[in-house]
Amino acid sequence: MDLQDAATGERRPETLGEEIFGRILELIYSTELAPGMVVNESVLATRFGVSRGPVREAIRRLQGIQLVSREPFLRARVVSLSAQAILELFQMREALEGYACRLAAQQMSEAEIDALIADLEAAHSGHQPEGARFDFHERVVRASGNSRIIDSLCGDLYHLLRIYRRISGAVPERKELAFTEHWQILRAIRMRDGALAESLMRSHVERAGRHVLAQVPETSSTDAADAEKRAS
Amino acid sequence: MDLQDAATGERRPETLGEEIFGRILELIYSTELAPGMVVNESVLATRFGVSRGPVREAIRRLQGIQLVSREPFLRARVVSLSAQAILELFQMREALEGYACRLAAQQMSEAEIDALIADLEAAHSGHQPEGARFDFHERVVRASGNSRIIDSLCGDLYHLLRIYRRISGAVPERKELAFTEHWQILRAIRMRDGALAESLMRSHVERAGRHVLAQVPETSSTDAADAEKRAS
DNA sequence: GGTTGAAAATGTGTCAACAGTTTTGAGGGG
DNA sequence: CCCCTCAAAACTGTTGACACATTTTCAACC
Repeated sequence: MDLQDAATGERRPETLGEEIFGRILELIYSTELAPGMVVNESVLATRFGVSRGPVREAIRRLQGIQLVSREPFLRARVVSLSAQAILELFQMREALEGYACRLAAQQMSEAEIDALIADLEAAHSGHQPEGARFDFHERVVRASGNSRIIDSLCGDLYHLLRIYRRISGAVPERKELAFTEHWQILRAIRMRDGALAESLMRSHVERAGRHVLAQVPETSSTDAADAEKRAS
Repeated sequence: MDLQDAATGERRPETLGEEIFGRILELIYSTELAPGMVVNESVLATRFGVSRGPVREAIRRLQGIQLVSREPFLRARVVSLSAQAILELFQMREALEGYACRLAAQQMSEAEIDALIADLEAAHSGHQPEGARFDFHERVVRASGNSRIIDSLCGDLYHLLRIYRRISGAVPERKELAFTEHWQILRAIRMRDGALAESLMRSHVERAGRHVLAQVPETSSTDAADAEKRAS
């Protein structure tokens, strides 16, 4: 039943609230808690064998990063993004990730750029170790050096994107196109052309957004009902 | 006092946690809880006449929007931004507010633009009603129509900026320069030149950031000691 | 038979007490 | 005089119980 212990992998006991936060996150990723479903404090508390306090804190944190929506006395629900919300999410990513790309073009060292190029080509050739998957976007964002932008993109927004990334997921021809675009961005970074790198990254993110939007037509209203039905 | 309370003026206390959140926010704004000071759950609980539960929730929310820093069993502290952190904060604002400005140039109606121009000039002439202060940046951001960017800029980041805005605050010649820049941005929006509007907004925010940075040389390390001393 | 109303059931908000951890400070040794 | 040790104090993390709000159920009534 408690098969998530391996996921944390940490020997050091943090607080229960933190652990429960991660556990609920796993439930959301695994769609056991699908968008639109209610998040019941008592049920989760008994399931995890803890009191309602830590569960409550975890839900508040999930609310903080906009993964669950909640109103004062109403039940909390996993967010179900409308098409408009997804569009806005990708717009924000465009703004932030584009700017991060510009910063990366200014601040990365030659060695870092070479290493990133090598990793990109290795991943494309299929030589990537399956354990640590290569994530081009995360690498670029972290290279920006702006920890606030890094936290925002790799933290809050990343969780939201991950829910809907599974939908687009493995589409072969899209993958090939993404590689080409990644390579163009890297070339701009190597040329230290921040404006071009930012522009290319924006176009790349916008294309990805349109791709996700095309595969998620109208799930916002139906999700709640479907989820509710499956729960019974 | 600014975002929600002033909107309706009379807001029934929804939950205690929400109210305590606002109360603590006021304490931080009034520098009674200055950057670097510890935020004690029990003390605040007895002060507000409630249990530790709501206070705890409020502090978690403050942690969520990065206004207090906290580690598992250590005491929570009001964040004390280093020069580097302030720089990163303004960079993120550059990215987001610039993009919002571009969106505004695409989406605002002619009437909205005219209204904003009128309000800007009225505020500059001193005809602004003191109750509802004119905030150019907030108006432009809200005109972008992207609720996620709006929430981020007018919510989380706004609270952080507000702590350090009081420092720069009322500098006459800066105010005149800001008006000129605001007016140039609006002209670009009216010409529907999104790229120019974004570029101008970025420069404007970057200038503001340098201005704040110049007035906050090295307070990050001293704040904690000063605050600690005043508390005794 | 459908609708309205109250009461039970479900679930969230709040509280006071207990457990575990970090910090403080006094006492003893080097 | 400084440093180390160790226990008490202070604080955070967690729990179970109680109070209040919302939703649902179900029976009386039109």
